[in-house]
Amino acid sequence: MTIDTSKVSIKTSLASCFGRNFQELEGANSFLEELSKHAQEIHINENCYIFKEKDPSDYIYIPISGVIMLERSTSKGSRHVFAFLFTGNLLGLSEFSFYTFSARALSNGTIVKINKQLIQSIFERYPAIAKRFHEFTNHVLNYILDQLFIMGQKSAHQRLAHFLLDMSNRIGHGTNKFYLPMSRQDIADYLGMSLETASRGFSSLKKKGMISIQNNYRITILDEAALHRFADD
Amino acid sequence: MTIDTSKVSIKTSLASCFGRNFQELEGANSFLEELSKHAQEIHINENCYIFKEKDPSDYIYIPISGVIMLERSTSKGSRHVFAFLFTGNLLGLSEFSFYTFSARALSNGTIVKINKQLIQSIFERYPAIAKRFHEFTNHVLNYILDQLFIMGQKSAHQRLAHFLLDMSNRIGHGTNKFYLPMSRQDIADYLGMSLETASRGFSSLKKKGMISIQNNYRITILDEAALHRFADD
DNA sequence: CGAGCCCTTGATGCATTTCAACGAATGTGG
DNA sequence: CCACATTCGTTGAAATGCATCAAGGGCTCG
Repeated sequence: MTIDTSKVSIKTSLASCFGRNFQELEGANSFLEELSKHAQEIHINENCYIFKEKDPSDYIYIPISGVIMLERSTSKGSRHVFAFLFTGNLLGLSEFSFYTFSARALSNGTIVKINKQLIQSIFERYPAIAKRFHEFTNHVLNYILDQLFIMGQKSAHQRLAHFLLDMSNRIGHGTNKFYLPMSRQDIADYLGMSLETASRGFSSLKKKGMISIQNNYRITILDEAALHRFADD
Repeated sequence: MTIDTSKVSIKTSLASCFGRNFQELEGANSFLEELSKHAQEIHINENCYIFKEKDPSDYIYIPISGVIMLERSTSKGSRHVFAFLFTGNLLGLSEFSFYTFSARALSNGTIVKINKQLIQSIFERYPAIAKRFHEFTNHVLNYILDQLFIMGQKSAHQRLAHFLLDMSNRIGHGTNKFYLPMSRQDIADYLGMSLETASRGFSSLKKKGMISIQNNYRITILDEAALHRFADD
């Protein structure tokens, strides 16, 4: 039930949420201590929901390993994917009392589950940590603004190029070869296009020599500069 | 240079940023006092920029009257409009050191300009106010997520319907007749479509009997339920 | 009255969706 | 181990939504 905050994986995840020199913050140690007492480390299986839209939002989650997808369904059939989350992201920022989207695991993995009241009480006692948290929220906000910009201004294939560059940064940490943890349908629902258009996008970028596709999920960016130019037009 | 925090217009603007019972918060009075000493009330003219993309983000702005548009330009010609802001909104939340978009006045108006360091120091002394501020950020985040959803999932005319319902709430405060302060081009750039498509959208909604158009900027929603149904599909 | 601006409308072409068929990979049971 | 079903991705063809190009209408202001 409780977690081991001395684990490297957990420490690095927390550090990438709360910033590089997290350990030096006032209250960081008390925070870790309280986490080790009250937070839970839970394992999640592929395709299981961590929470669903309209569930009461009582917890905040920090992915330690595995990939998480945030989604919302429309009245009739279709689905929107808001984000893909990896280690170092954070989940459940909302201060509403209900989640406004669902969170589903794309792969088996581990997440740390923290009661919101615990977080709230930490924030009240250690403003430095609260500040970091809110800086994180701000980064999310800016990230979503960029996404909004891309959705409003770019063509389908350009959006796909942006997506691949983003994934290269976040999954491959800058390396050009990486494994996509999501299906074509997931990508399409994230970028607001049909599955077929997403697939054609992959083919088109491949034909242009910007990427190569080892198999459906394993991608290499061959010409990053050209991909950037194409994406930004 | 300084502002008069006893002015009703300023009080109501602050209240709608920081929440209903703002005055009862711990530190609210000190906050107001510091504002009256150090914040500035400035008048802005139609079409003037309050700040531009890449300007150092040293201030936070609270619109008292008038309408503000947030925009960003692409490398070549086109433009994205992120938001339209009214009284009770807040501008410059970013904790980056530079703005990532420009802010332009759509009409003559008044805004309160607050140094970020002042805000920061208030937050450090009065966590209750900081908390309110961050709740506000959270509302913005949720608002943008909804916008992202709409941009990704809805057709051009549906997006326009959403837009009109949103404006009805925010400008007309729920009344069905209101004055649009922005041009068709602004709307198009906000909703990610061409000026012509936006215009056709207006015509189409009018032909369907959902809205009526007194003149270019004065709109009446005739059948709100139908408009909702159409928007949400 | 005429100029200029913004909005509307029509015609055409392109981007994207939809429908449909096929191919590749994976797993299952005989 | 192979036939078969299933799932997921690709590709083609037709239909549709939207952008673009182009012309005209209405309003405001000099």
